[in-house]
Amino acid sequence: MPRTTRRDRYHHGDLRAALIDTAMELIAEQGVQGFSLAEASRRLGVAVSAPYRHFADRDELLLAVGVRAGELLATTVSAEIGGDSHEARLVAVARGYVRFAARHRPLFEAMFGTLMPVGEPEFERATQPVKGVFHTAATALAGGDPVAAESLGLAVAAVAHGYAGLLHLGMLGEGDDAVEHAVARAEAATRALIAGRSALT
Amino acid sequence: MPRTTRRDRYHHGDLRAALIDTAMELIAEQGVQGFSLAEASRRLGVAVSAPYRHFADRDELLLAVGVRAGELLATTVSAEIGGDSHEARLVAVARGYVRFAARHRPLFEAMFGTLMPVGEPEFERATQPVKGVFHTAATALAGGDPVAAESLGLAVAAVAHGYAGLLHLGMLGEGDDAVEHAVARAEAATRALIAGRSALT
DNA sequence: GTCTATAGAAAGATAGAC
DNA sequence: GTCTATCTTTCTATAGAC
Repeated sequence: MPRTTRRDRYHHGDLRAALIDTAMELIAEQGVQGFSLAEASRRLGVAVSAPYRHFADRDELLLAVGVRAGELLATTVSAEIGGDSHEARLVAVARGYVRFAARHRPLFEAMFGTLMPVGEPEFERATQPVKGVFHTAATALAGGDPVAAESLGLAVAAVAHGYAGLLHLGMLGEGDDAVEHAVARAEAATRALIAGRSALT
Repeated sequence: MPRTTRRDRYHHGDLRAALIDTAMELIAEQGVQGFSLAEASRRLGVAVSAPYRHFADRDELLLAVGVRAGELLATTVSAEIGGDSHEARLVAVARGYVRFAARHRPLFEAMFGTLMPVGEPEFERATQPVKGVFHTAATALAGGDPVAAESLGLAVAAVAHGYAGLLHLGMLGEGDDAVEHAVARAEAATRALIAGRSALT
């Protein structure tokens, strides 16, 4: 049956999308270091030259992965937002961010590590959704003051990003306990920032 | 004159130390990616096999760099601590940390990036001095309460580390303005944490 | 759009001489 | 402790056929 969709190895279809998926798999399994165009091609059963029809070079594929990772991070965090107060929802964003960093550590590190083309404006496409989540939650809390909202959103993002980093550095211990600890610490620090937010502006 | 110390290319002496220095130079110039045992050997004018007499492998040299970087970070931040109140000194630690991250970006990224052997206990030797600086300043502020001191020190470290990360991601702009912005934001957030620190415990 | 084939480069690590 | 020499592996990227 020629028309059946065979996903044994993949063959003809949307190679571009398949490469992004495979790159994310490889990164999840072995970290960014363990990813290469050659390995991704091998896993998909295509020639190592095939990706060059869709991406100018390795970095361009990596950037595409970053964009997808940013969307995934933003939607994942958004989906976990809950609570009946503005404060509760901003806290939930911080919690969700740290949790995502823990659950998708290699992808998180790929996105915020040294390998993304930070200078290039294309990279903004990747980070914009994430910034939006913090900004939206902070704006709701800060009422009508856009300056206060900006400061608060950034501070909470820094705290969440910072605890994610400390967690990955093993400074909060290892294993599931460390994750819960990091999440709880990020929550507490977010509450402290909110309580002391008059010092932010 | 055979006994003159020639530093043209280096020859015989403390190769171990020279390798660490050269590795830090290479990292400063080209980032961690641009560092290799081969390149370091080349620059010192020794054979590529020479380093293996002093380090089991590449990672072991990188770890030694991490230890040195940790000491440098801790002493640099310590030297910048000033102010006549406990609060001012804790704030100065946060400022100094972000400033160091900006000034020694490649080294900072090498130390806290994906390449250090985080799992291994040896890595603690590298991070311990840095943790100590935050902990000492927080303890002075928290008075006799060790739990509060621990929480506060960690939160300020997370904020500083977080702003350093956001700065490197270009989320605070580019250039010297961005650095000053990051430092100022880290200071403000630290003050907010201190003001709202009752929420931390 | 994908394949074969290949050029070209670089690195990690080891064996054995001195 | 350092050197020469070499093995082995892996990757990026391109040229040209189908």
